Formats: sequence, structure tokens, C-alpha cells
Amino acid sequence: MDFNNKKSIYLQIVDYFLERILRLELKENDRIASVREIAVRLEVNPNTVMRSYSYLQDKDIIFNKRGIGYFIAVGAFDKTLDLKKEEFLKEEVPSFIKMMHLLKMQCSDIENLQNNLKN
Amino acid sequence: MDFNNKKSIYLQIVDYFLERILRLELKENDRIASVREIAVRLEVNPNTVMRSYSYLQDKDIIFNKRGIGYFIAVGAFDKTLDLKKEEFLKEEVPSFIKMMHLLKMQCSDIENLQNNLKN
Amino acid sequence: MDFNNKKSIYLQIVDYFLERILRLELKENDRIASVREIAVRLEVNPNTVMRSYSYLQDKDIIFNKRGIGYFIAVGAFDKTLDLKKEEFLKEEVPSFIKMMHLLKMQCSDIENLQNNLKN
Amino acid sequence: MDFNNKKSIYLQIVDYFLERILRLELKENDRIASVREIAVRLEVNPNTVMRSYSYLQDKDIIFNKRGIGYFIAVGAFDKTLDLKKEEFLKEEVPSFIKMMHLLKMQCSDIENLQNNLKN
DNA sequence: GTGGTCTAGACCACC
DNA sequence: GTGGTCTAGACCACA
Repeated sequence: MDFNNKKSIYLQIVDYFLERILRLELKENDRIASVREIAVRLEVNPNTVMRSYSYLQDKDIIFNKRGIGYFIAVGAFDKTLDLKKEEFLKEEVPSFIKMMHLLKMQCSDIENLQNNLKN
Repeated sequence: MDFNNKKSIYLQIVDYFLERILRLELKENDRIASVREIAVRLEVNPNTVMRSYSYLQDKDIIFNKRGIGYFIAVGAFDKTLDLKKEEFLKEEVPSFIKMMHLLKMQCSDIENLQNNLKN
Repeated sequence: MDFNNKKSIYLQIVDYFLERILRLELKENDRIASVREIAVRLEVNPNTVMRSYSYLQDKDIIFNKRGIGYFIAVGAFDKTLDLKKEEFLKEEVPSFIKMMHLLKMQCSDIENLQNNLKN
Repeated sequence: MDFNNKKSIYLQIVDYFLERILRLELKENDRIASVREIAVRLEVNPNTVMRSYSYLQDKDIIFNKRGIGYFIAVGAFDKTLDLKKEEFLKEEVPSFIKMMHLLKMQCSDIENLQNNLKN
């Protein structure tokens, strides 16, 4: 995980957790690493991690047990799926299709790329 | 042209010109509107337009004739295509494919969406 | 640092950093002063400094860590040398030689001037 | 003569005449081409040429016979030499020497370049 | 008329 | 605290 990206760090951390939930690597009531632990591991300011956790808590995807830590919320998978799907369909897909037209690319081109990545 | 909040205005203006070039609405040596003209038309500060033009000039997509204005550079189409294609393949496509997997969508789903948009 | 009128301020600031890099006063991964700090020190508008920094970042001579500041990029020295050398050889040297011919001066005259400056 | 240069067009035209004077291609009381003629030849706005001529007239290097045209002034050669020499020594030489130091170049390097250009 | 630079000041997201 | 964008308005050189 490197942060050369244009996306803000705290949202990249958010995405990291959302992905792990969608991959079922994180399940309901699993405890996730503490803010400090993540901060050290990613060499990032704890405030930044805190912000990610607040965001996820705000979306009811994780919850906090005071003095103990953060845990995956019940129904986290479905919420995550909804969240990502909505964002994907409303934001990414339209611009993606527009771009494909401008560049005169076909859906099959994407499939080829997809296959190339697998190999 | 109305601005969405996510992207900075000056880059949206850049994109506007890049698209027009790709659509062949703007061809080599065509003069584009003056900084002030665009500023008035888009109800935007001239500095903001200037910034877009500087960006495009830096990428060799437009050039300036002193005291006269900006013009589409020779080879602008190819450069634009390269620029957009590279950006698309390196940034958008990978995250798009990843997202498709996470959401368990197929390329055919995209094609359907594409067809829906046409109607 | 005082500004002469001929060159724009932001480019003089750029040159200031390029020189410090060439003199090895600034090395890879060194943090450089913040935009505001420079602005205050040079009694210049922050936007002007920002412009210099953007320019240098665009040339891959400095890079940004979000919320932290700007740092000298890896390979900055070589890039700077290339940049300056190219500019020097393509712009300054030819007109300089031409001028020497027109004024019927020899290279030795330059060396004399050079020695005078040393003393 | 192309105007991609950063130097303003009217000063490039000025330089063109100064050079011809120094090369003795233009001598005292020679008539120079009319503003309109130059403008057409260089595909430039007549105002721009006019500006060059005014500049040269102001420096007493050319003079005007009303209704007839512009002519090289008496003593033009010496004045031109002074003008160029002063500019050269005060502006170009110091920055040139500084640059040579930064790039760790020697005067001999310049001589080599000079010889290469001859061949 | 054209671009180009600069200032002053504001607001924002992010670390 | 950091950068990044934008506005408003000014001034300048140039064609």
C-alpha cells in the first residue's frame, strides 16, 4: 500500500477495509487492528487512521467497544456492497463508458485486458 | 458546461478541450477562444482559464501566438489520444476491473448498461 | 534574495532551488520549506511560491507528501543537471557564441573576465 | 526567422537589423525596407515592425525621411557596437559564467562547441 | 485586443 | 499545521 495516489490516504485505508470485507476476509464481530497498530504499520499519522475508522463507524460498517477496540458490524457485508455498488454505478461506470467511446474501445478490449492481467 | 464538485474546474476545462479534439471538433491550427472569452462564457475567473491553457500548452496540445491567441498544435490529436489512453489504462481500467470482480459483475453487465444509456 | 525585474518571480524561485540542488545543499528526500514559510521569508504571495513548487513537481524534481510538505525527489540532481544543461546549450550558448563573433571577442577574453570576477 | 522564441517579436526584428549593421551589410545612409514590406515578408503586424523602427530611431541607429523611408544613421556601427557590448557584458556574461560553474564546464568546452558548429 | 504575472484574501480537504 | 483551488482585481508587455 503506497500513497503516491491522488486519493486521500484515509479513504485508501477505508477502501482497504471495505475490500477485505467484500472478500470475506473480515466477518461480523471480527476485531480489527487498533488505530495505533495500523498507523505504525502504514507509517501514517494516527489521526489519519482515526479518520478512516470514524468514517467506517459513521457508515455502520464497524463499531467501537470502548477501551477494547473496533469490530466489524453486523450486516457489514451488505452495507459495503450497497455502498460500493452505488458509487460504482453512479460515478465510475458512466465516465468509463464515455471514455470507451472517446477512445473507440469495445467491451471486448476490456475483457482482453482482464485476461492479460490473469496471466 | 456545469461543473461537478469533485474535479477542479481548471481540469474540467482541460478535459473539455481534450474531448473536443478527440471528437475532431478542433483541428490543428484552429484558434481557440481567448482566455477572457472563455472566462466570461463559463462565468469563471480568467486566472482559472489561464491555468487550463498553460496546462495544455505544457503538454504541447495548444500553442500560443504572441498577442493573438492560442491554437491547436500540430499532432494534438495523437498526443491527446496518448494522454487519455495512458491515463485510462493505468488509472481507471485496473480499479474498474477490480471493482467488477468485487461486485461479481461481468463485462456483459457493462454492455447492458451501455445499451440502456443509448436508449 | 532580491528579485531582478527581467525574469518572473516564480521562475527565479525555481532557479534558486535548482541551484541549491546543483550545489548539493539540497539532497534527495530533504524537506524544503513550506509554501507559506517561503512566502513570508521572500515577502511574496503564497500563490507565487505555489506556482514555483508546482513547476518543480511537474518536472519531478520535488514531490509532495500529503499534509506534510515538499521533498527533493530521488534523482533530482541528475534531472536538474539535464534540465539546466539542455537549456544552457540550446538557448544561451548559441547566442553567446554568435555575440562573441559579432563583437570580435575570443574565448580568452571570457577567461579574463572570469578571473577578474574571482578577485 | 521564426518567432517561437520567448523574445518579443519587435526586439527580434531590432536584433536582425543590429546584426546586419555589425556585419557591415548595412552601411550609413543605406535605405532599409519599408515597414509594410517587412511586415508582409515576416507575416507580422505592421505595428510590430513600426515598433522596432521607432526603437532603432530612438537609439539614433536609423532615421526617417518623411515620405521616403528609413535610413541607417551616421555612426550607426559604433552605436550598435556600444549597445550590444554593454548589454552583453552586463547581462549575458555574468549569468553565463555562473552557469558554467554550476555545470562544471570550462572555457575549453565552449571552444569545442564553437569548433563543432563551424564544421 | 491578446496573454502573463502578481497580490490579497478566502475556503477547502487533509495530516 | 500542510497543500490546492478559486476569485477579484490590478498592472504590464506585446500585437
